[in-house]
Amino acid sequence: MEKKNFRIKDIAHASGVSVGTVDRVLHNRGKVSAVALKKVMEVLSKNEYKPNLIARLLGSNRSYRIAILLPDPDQDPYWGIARLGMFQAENEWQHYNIKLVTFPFEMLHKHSFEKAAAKVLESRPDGVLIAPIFYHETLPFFEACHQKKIPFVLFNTNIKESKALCFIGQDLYQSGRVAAELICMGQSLPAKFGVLHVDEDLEDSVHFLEKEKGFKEYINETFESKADVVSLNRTSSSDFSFKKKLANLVSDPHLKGVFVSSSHGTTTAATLLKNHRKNNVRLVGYDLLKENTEYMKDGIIDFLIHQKPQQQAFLGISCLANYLVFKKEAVHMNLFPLEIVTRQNLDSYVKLSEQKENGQNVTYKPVII
Amino acid sequence: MEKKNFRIKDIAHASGVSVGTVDRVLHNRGKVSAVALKKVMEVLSKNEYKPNLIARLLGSNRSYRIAILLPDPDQDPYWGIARLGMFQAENEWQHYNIKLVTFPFEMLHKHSFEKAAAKVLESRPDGVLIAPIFYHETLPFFEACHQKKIPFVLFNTNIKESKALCFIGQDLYQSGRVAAELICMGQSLPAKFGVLHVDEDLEDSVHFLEKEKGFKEYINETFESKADVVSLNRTSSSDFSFKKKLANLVSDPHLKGVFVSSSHGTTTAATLLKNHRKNNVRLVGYDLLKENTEYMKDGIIDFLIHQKPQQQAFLGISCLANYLVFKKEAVHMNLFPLEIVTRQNLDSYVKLSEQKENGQNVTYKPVII
DNA sequence: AATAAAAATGTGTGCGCACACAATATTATT
DNA sequence: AATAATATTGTGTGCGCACACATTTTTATT
Repeated sequence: MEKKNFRIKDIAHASGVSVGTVDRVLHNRGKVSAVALKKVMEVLSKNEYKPNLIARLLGSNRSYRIAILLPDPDQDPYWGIARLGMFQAENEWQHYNIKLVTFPFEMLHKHSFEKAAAKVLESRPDGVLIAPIFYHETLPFFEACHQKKIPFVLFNTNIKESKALCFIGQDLYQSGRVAAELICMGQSLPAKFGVLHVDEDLEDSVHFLEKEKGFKEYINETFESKADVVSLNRTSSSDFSFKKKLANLVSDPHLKGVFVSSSHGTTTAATLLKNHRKNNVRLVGYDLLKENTEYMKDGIIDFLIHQKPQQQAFLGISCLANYLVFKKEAVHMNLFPLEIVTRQNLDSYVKLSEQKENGQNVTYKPVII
Repeated sequence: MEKKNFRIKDIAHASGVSVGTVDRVLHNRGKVSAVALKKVMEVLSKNEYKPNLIARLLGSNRSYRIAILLPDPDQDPYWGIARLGMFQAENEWQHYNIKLVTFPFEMLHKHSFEKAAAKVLESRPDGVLIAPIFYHETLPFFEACHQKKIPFVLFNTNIKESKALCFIGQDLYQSGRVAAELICMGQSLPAKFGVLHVDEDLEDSVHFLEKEKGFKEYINETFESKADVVSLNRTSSSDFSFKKKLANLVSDPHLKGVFVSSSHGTTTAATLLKNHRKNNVRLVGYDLLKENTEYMKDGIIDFLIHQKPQQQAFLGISCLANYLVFKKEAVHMNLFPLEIVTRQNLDSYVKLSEQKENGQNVTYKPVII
């Protein structure tokens, strides 16, 4: 009735050897005679042995340090939310002795990144969670990690040749296509659309250009290249050339929609459009920042694509922790769905995150995304 | 540096008593002198003690049976997917000795439900996951559970007065509003919309009427009650009256969209609309059943609201397991976000579920939803 | 004051596994 | 054949907690 688990002890008993020998066979450490090996293997082939992870864990009482190499959350709320997810994960994994150490760097300065990366290596962590937003500067870091056998998880930006433990993020090209789909829905020619990049280092981070590519391609497919797509790039908050171009774009009577490529940029764009009193222009942006949800309720923002930074970060830490604690390999590509938020389903998202903030639903066991 | 966890042993040492006494204080069992109590409490107030759940678990080696009281998955793929999520959860929790026992009942027969419910009680489970689709028939079952102190989790349909451990589902009214929002987007008067209920027991399950209510209210708000909304209800696959009404509806040139209230109904409706060669009518339905995703790629279905049955079921089991194993109270209301699936983000959802099916990403630790 | 009863406290064991180390069996060397 | 060297196998311990049980201290009773 109550089928007890098949333990090492049972294997030993069944094959007429000691638990020590079974242990050696299971982990192939130490020497085992051919005879003993055969006996044990026979028993193993007849009974499924699932090691009791709880017990295994109790014995080895080591702790793990995970280094967090992400942009400074004070400079961009997106990263602030991500950080939240990490600390939630840390809390979940507390019994497994997972500690996080953060190494923030400045989003627009490669130098700052390089310094932080050096510090990470110096700290000799057991694992790293990294947002490799600067391609060239990150490669040597990966090299060093491989040499030191430090597993790392990529976050947000994928670098395929990095041989990371896994990548966690979204399909950026497809993300642009979703944005375009939403912006095109029910629209007709003549039409003009804007793509806005706000304070991004487009030179070095391909991230945003991928989104733009998907966006443009979908629009060209839909309107057979007859729609006009203009891409604007603000370099700083005092970028005059941008302001001029934007005013120009906004004054165009055929302007049907604007797509912003980042979460904080969405807030900026919403403010600008509101000031221009253009609320017949459809605005598509990213993430449920507080400001964005308010602009959505206001009717300024029409669609938000939810990147789920919090959940992504949580999963990132979980992947590393699983690997370190349970030696469990992660799925190499962990693409989050491109979730569409509108005025009508916004609350169902916001309320959810409020529940989580209360920390009540923190479980000791995993949930699929 | 390596701050070790503060254990019972440490408390005992710090307060100059034995671990036995500390144990008695912590669990207030047995007698403890006022002096000893005070000493221990003092130490406890100065140091945070977090019991090591791993160790606690290892000792007590009991197992738990969770009864699953859901509609027969063979009759509706929705429940099949839900079942999948449960078994995934069972797998995740295997080391904690959580066993599932299923008690399927027929969706349209109260009697079948009552019989299954009786069997559940007879089996004396440690917890129950239940879809209370028949309101009146479920109440006595809840009563019995309370008497026998069996915790239960509600699934899909909420019955507030049941005092369940928690409810897992979606806001159905709002779900209807989301459907309406999607169906209205870019549409103009004159307009007619259809609501389809396929093979549902509308008398007894309020479930679907809630969705209809939200749908209608949003449309009336948007078109100032000038749009026509027709509700059709198929009672069986050979319902002639329905066929006639549907033909009538579909032939209306002002028909702009159709909303179907269930996942399998969405497939049915898509087939019917395809046969009527009406693919200029916007179709909004539920869930990523294989047929539905194919109809979406075909261009027949325009939007799917993802109810995430698999994830809901997974969470349901997890809530019960957490409660049983760790004595952890669940969030009482667990509303899933109303996720919108379109042609452009469909793949990001489907690929994800494929990843999960491979079972690779099964973690030992939880992820927020 | 001696003993019994009750109260309070301390000790020991097992949960399943990993790993160190002790013990035994086998083979090599002189 | 005796000893050393090596190969193989078995035993013991700790991880942190819960719980059973043994021991000691205090209080009640005669």
